[in-house]
This record gives sequence, structure tokens and C-alpha cells, in this order.
Amino acid sequence: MSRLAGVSRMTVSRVLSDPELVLPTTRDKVLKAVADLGYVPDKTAGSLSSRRTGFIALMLPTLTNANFAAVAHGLTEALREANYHLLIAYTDYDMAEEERQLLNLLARRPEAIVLTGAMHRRNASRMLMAADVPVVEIADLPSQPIEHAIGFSNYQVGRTAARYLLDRGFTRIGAIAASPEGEVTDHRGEERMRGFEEELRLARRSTDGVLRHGTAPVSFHHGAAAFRALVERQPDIEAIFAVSDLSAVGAVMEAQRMNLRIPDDISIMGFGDFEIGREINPALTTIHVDFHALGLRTGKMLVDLLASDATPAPSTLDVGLRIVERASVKDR
Amino acid sequence: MSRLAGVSRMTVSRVLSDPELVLPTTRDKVLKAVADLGYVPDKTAGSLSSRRTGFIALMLPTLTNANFAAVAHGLTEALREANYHLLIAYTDYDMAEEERQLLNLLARRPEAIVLTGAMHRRNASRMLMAADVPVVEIADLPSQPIEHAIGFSNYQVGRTAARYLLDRGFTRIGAIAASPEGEVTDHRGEERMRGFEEELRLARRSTDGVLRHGTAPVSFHHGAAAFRALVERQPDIEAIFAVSDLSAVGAVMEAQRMNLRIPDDISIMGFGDFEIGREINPALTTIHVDFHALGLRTGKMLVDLLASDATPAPSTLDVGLRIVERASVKDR
DNA sequence: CTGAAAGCGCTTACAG
DNA sequence: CTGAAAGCGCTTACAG
Repeated sequence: MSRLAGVSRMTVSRVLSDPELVLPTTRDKVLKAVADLGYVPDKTAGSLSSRRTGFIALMLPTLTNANFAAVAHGLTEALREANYHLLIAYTDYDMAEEERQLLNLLARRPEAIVLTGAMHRRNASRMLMAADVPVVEIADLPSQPIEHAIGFSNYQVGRTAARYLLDRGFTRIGAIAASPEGEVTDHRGEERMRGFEEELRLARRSTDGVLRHGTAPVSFHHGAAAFRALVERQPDIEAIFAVSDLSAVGAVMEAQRMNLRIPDDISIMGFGDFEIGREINPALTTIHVDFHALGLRTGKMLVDLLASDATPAPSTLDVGLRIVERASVKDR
Repeated sequence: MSRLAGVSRMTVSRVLSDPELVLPTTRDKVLKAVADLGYVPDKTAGSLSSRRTGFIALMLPTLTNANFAAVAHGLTEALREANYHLLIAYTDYDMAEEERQLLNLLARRPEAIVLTGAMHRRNASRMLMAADVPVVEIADLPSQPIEHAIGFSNYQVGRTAARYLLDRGFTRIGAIAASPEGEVTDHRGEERMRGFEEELRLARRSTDGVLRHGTAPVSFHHGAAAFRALVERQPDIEAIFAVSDLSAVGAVMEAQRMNLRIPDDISIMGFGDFEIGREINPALTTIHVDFHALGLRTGKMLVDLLASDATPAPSTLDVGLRIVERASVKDR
């Protein structure tokens, strides 16, 4: 390559990374040779010698969830300008798998690690703390963050949902979620349930309508099945919080099949503000968190952080949440 | 590291890659040192020296689509045993972005490249053909594959959908999709439309009910808007094919809001067999392609292919498709 | 503005 | 069964 351009290997490297440093005439010679040969420099070699891989590791529970996919898209956007690339792994909600994937990621020497936060195996936490790169936990606010955290409180989501239903005067209030199963658990969903139950308890309301059913992750189908199970058990239930819009939509569809009118017979609210919730009839009342923005902010923070050589103190950022009132909860 | 274990660097490398080759006592010494130090070998260095990165590149239009996410999950599963890792990039349906991402991927020296097929920029195709690693195009069957292809014919999807509606005796038949817009186009969706129109033409039916509306990618909302536009233009339309279940579901929801009964007033069918289509009322008739299996098969083929040192001839595999009859098309 | 030397952390290919 | 040497393809840090 450098032979064809009649310059040293170093000059090629410079033209490709910082063209300003090179005389226009030599630059053009190099660029022509690059084009003629279809030369694509080997980043593996570059990474090794510069000690910078340009990788940002991202660990998600699954790709099959529009909100987590939105996080990835937001991150990519923010990272693009600084020419970092995402190295994506997913755990299928299994903490043993998280630990395994973490090792794979670490072996690639990412310059930062982003992962969905709050719950990790002991050994995974240890590896994360030992890693000498920035770690940011997202999509929750851990009580003891490993380092940085950008997210929202799932516990508060649960409390907010319960409060909303209580404020509207409902008394027989329930919820549907997956039941935690050892290593394979939706910990963030479970946090929402915990908050929901707590708010009910503080209001001295029964938590008998809170149903954990089936296994994570939740889905439309899961929501339908859980809704039916709950209504059969407690026919007089007035309002239900589903741990995700996915199960909430499933519940609305099941209600239609059971000839229950939403919201006249039963009110339903969800979490996550998925697109489908806006389109169904009645449109779904939900709690919104901007996952795309969450990814963007995380990416921006990382770009800044990696550009400076200072090691900033651990930071925690709450991106907040808001209720989106639509038509699936009765206005009474 | 090797100092702490009292052995050479080579012995550490052997213990980690092929433990059988090492005496149990030395092996244990090494393993203990590895655990004590939390040593994670640097794959960047390993890749450079062994000339094997262990990366398989995967280029998708978007992660925000359950079927493409399923492809990624299937691939990961098949690749896990052989210890390959996916390097994922996505294009947002933009061919200029595909070319840019391809360069990024190539610089990481993947051992194979998987991408959604059939349409690429000239320069991207050239890079792919010059790459001396296996290339497999998925999710379509290109007329001129770059090398391997595993997928189905989107054109046939369109023809099959039209045939199905024609066979049921509908005469005023329409379709909804996004309109192609230069570099940002859903080429596979457009192929389905082309097949659909062709089948209509062969049956000497009007294609006036075929509507291209808005930009890719389609969504629930897109389907709702396109459905309304089509019905307002052609109030006597009897049956509609939506280029994706996402838009089909949006159409069903919009029909409910317009007080049109599905399927009594208008029949609707989709493509992709997304989970939501099974849950809505009426359940959506659709055309099913097993994207998870598509990913699995691609991964298995790659594992075999990379294990042998022969260079097999280019292969094309049609995974087929099937109609899933549910309740959104009138039985007449 | 350009280049020669050294080295990043592993694995390959020997040698013993 | 274990190790010393060479080298993978770049970039860093000089030197001129």
C-alpha cells in the first residue's frame, strides 16, 4: 500500500487519521492509492498500538423490545460524531448470561461499558468495578451504582401508577406482571411492582389484586393471560396497572374478547409508552420514559468523558417520567 | 500474569485456549493466577496475531423491528457454540449509511458478513465482492447474489397475497406501503408491492387501489394514515394487503375508529406475523416467515463454512413462506 | 512535512 | 509438555 503511493507507512496513517498534517500533493497520492487498492486499514492493529479500540460496550436484556432498541439507536447517534462503535450483547434477562457476556465484552477492550442497571451477579459487579473504563448503568437508578447512572426509578414508576389510580377514586386496584424466577427475572419490572404494592399499602388498600403470573419477559400474550386470570379471580376489580404497555395492550385485547368495556368496566394503564399503545382503541394511558433520549444522553456523556483526561466523580442522572393520560382509565 | 503463575506467556495462552495440552499441575497454577488477577486476555491482540477476530458482521435496516431483532437473536444462538460474536450495524433503511457502516465493519476484519440483501450501492457491492470473507445476504433472494443468500422472495410474498385475495373472490383489491424515496427506501417492502401489482395485472384487475404513502419504515401510525387515505379515495374497496403487519394492525385500529367492521366491511391482511397481529380483534391474517430460524440457519451455515478450509460454491436457500389464516379476511 | 525504530499483547511455528 | 523467537499491522514518540 505505502509502496504504491511511494511514501512510508506512517504517511498513510497520517493521511487517514489527520490529513491536515500532510502536504496536499502527497495526500492526493496516498488517497489515490487507497482508492485504487480499496485499502481499508485494520482497526484491530490500530486498536492494539493506540490502545484505543473505539468500542463502547452495550449490554441489554433483549433486542426484541422497542424501548431497548431505542436506547441503542440513541447511543449510536451520539457516538457517531466521535467515531465510536457500539458492541452490543444481550442477556435474555438471565444474570448468568450477563456475566458470560461481560467477559466477552471485556476481552474486546471497550473504552466504556453501558448496561441496564441495578442488579448484577456478585462476580459481574466485581469485574465491572475492576474495569478501568467508565461504567454507566442505565434504565434504573441503583441504590449503589457501580459508577455512573442515567435512568429513572422503576420503584417510583410503580408508586406513581398506584397514586394515579388511587387519586381517581378506585378502591379495588390490581396489577399484572411476570413472576421472578431465579436468574431469569425482569428486575426492573419487579421494582415497579414493589413500588406499586408499597403505595397501595401506604393507602391501606389491599394488594390482593396484584398478580405475578408466568415468566419474564412479558408480552402481549402474557398480558392477555394474566388479565384473564386476574379478572376470574377478582371479578370486581376496577383498575389494573400492567408492568409494561405490552401486557397492557394484551389485557385490553383480552378484555374486548371477554366483552368487558375499557374503561367503563375496567380501567387499564401501562408503562413504557410503546407505539402500539397510542394506536389501540381506547388509546392506552401509560407512563412515559424517553428511552431514545436516555441513549442519546448516555452517549453524549461518554463522548465528553472520554475526550477529557480527568476522571470525573460518579454521577447519577434521573431522566424522570411522566404520565400520559389517554382513554383507557376511567375519568370519574 | 505469567510471572505470577511462574510459567511463560505461551503456557498461559495454551491453558486458556486448549487446556488439554497442559499438565494439570501447571494448568491449576495458571488458572489460580488468572482468578487472582481477574485476568481477561486481550482479544484485540489475539485477533491480530491469529488473524481471526471471531467477529461476524451483521447489517440490518433497523433494530426497532421485532423480525430483524429475531434474526439477530437466532444468529447469536447459532454462533455461541463456536464462540463467534456478532458485530451489529444498522442503516435506518438508508443506502448511503449502509455503505458507511460497511466500511466500519470491514475495518474490524469480521470473518463473515451478513446483510439484508438484494439492494446495495454500487460501491458497497464492490467492497463486498472484494472482501475475502463469506458474504451472505438474508431476508430476500437477490437475482444476482453477491455470494450466498438465505431468505425468501418478497416479490412472491406480494404475489401470494394478491392471489389469496383474488381466490376469495374479491374484485376491488388494494394495498398500502411507504413510497420509495431515493436512498431511504424499504426495498424489500417495495418488492412485495411489485409482486402484488403484477398478480393483479395478470388477473386483469385494476391496481388503482395500490397506495404508496409517507416514508419508510412503516409503522402502526403509518398504516392507520394510509388506510384512511385509501378508503377515502376508494370507499368501495373490499380487501387490502398491508406491506407489513405493523401497518395492517394500524389499519385495523383506524377501521375501528371509522366504524368499519373488519372483515365484514373490509378485509385486511399483512405480512410478517408479528406478535401483535395474533392478539388484536379480529386476529390478523398474514404471511409468515420464520425470521428466528432464518438467523439460526445463517449462523449454522457460517459455523460450518468457517470450520472447513474449502471455499464452497455460492449457495441460495429459500426458507419459504406460508399464509396464516386468521379472522381479518372475510370468508366468502 | 516525512520517516525509522520500537512496541502494543497476543499466537504461530518451531525447537527441545 | 513447555518455552524463546518472530511477527500480526498498525500508532506513538522521536528525530531530522
